[in-house]
Amino acid sequence: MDEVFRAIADPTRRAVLDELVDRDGQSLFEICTRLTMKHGISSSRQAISQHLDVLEAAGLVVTRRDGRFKFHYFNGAPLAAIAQRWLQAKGNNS
Amino acid sequence: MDEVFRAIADPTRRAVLDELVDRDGQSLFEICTRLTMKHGISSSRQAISQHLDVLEAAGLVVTRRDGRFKFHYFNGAPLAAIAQRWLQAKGNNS
DNA sequence: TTGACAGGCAAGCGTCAGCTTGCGTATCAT
DNA sequence: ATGATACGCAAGCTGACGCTTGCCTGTCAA
Repeated sequence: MDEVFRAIADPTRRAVLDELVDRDGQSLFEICTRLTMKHGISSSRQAISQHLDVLEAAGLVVTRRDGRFKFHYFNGAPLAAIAQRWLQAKGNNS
Repeated sequence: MDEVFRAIADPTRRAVLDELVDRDGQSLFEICTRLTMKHGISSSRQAISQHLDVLEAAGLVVTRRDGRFKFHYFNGAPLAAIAQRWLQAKGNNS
């Protein structure tokens, strides 16, 4: 759970999650391309790869290998309990 | 919004939020005392003060001065939109 | 088989976050 | 007034993070 908070702390990793939500099952190069196009992020391939490792370690991204390609899938399950941690006990804060 | 993610990335700041949810309106020394007691965190007063500054800059903590004391109040409003960013509608990026 | 493609591993570097330390300021009790 | 209390400000240090660089492995097409 600690890794989830650290994973979403980085704006580049949040953009990766945005991209996977918009189009699930992308490969590393696809993510790199679309990050530069749509989000204006000009990081190297290795940088994005390391970000994906962090996201995968946090359980926010699940991967599947197929030949040379490694497809990345979004998993929002760890995010469900984040906001609920402080918002559930005290009722609904607007 | 970027500061909110960074604020909750630190485990000590998350413990501060837990403490304020459990008992709202504490002063700095109260927070320091209860952090060491209940959460086993042995940070100095200045360290906690700097954490509170980060939380206040993120809008997660609202303060009120009364004489020598500065009372800290929890505000969960910025947290509401965090998990919803990836779990709800697609295309709502900030 | 050869070369291009997709991705991984590991060392090194610059920067920033978190913490400490020391001193300063404002408020309150005695 | 004087000391104690509650907190703020700012410089310095250290470790971690994000990124680059270089080289390597594995896969597929021609």
